Amino acid sequence: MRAQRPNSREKILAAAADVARESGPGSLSLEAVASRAGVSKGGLLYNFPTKAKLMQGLVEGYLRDFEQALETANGNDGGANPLAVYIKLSANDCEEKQPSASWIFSAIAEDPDFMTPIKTFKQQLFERLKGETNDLKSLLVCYVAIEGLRSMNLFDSGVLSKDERELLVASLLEIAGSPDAEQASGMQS
Amino acid sequence: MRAQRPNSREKILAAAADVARESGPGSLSLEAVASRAGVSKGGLLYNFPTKAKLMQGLVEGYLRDFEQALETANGNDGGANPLAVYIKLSANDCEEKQPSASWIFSAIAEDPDFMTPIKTFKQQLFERLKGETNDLKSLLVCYVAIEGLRSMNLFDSGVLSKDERELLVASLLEIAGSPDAEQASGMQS
DNA sequence: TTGACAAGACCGTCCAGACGGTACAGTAAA
DNA sequence: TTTACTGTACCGTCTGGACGGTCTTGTCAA
Repeated sequence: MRAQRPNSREKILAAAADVARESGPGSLSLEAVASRAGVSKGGLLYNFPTKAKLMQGLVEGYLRDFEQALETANGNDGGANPLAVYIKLSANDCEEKQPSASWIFSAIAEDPDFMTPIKTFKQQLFERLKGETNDLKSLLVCYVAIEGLRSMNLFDSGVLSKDERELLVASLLEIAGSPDAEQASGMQS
Repeated sequence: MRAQRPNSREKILAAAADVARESGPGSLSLEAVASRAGVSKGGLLYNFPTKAKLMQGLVEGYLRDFEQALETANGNDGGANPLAVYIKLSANDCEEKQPSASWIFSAIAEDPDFMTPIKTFKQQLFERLKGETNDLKSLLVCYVAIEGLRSMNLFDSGVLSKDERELLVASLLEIAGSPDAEQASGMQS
């Protein structure tokens, strides 16, 4: 890969996310993104030759960031319960006021296939958690609950108060950590 | 032949849902819906004067059906645990192969405000469940988990196998069904 | 019973505008 | 000179929506 100015790419990606969040997922036009990023339409098309590539960039950046955050969180927590780490990380993500990934709706509207990388990522994550958690029931409940929390954040549904969210996370951590002794290295698949 | 006066509306609504599911949420055009419903574009515009009205019809129908299903389910179950009833009902919904409400993405793309009726509905539902459930922790976990299940169904993510789904639902019912057990320790076997 | 007529339900066509994308000439820095 | 853009002009396609016309049904006077 050539050494390019990463500045524009990132700015464009951020601008796209902003536009999607503020103007609605259906109003994500190239012109809007370009103007928001402080870049001409030609410049945008220079970085992302097509709208699909823009979306792909959004997805890849999201996945990259997520994976990285998860890795460092796991590293910081030593060999502790990976499910608990995932719960905490996700809860933190959902604590943000702005739905961080509402551009996803734009991507889906553009082409549902943009979801496949995210789907496989989640699948792998779930499989990994299955290998690292000894109680399937707890894992299922926690994983799906986190998925629910993420979805509620994405849809910006304000059903849960802050207290309730905290109580929920505490309960989930309890569920994740309660079965017998938490052992980090159980069976691997 | 009788003029299928109210019939057309339903047919159009169903066609819209089908088109959204099959052609992708971004390809929900009036022409596609009309042809799918076996109706001309003019006929469609007669029933729904604008695309926004179509979406509104979709939302209202969805909410109406949901409410009705919940009511009858609650009626059939006597005065039993409403949370358990909600869990069962939602699990059944998610058992369907086709994401029943993928038109939601179309609606969001069109205008995010279409979500507000759904949001307030969910809010009311949650408040009602809060009033009818004595253990807030169990309610939180179950409600969010169901939300997660719904979201996974909506995004058509095939992470959970059928067995896992069933195990999950059983676990949730277990959590929901301990009416007097305070301090959510109901997860252990 | 019949014929006229109004209203409702639906069809087919047309159009302005927006959008994604292309082409290309210019430019400033490294 | 090359790289990395900017800016403008433009094209083809698609879409929502308007509009006028058509067919069907119900009503009612004669």
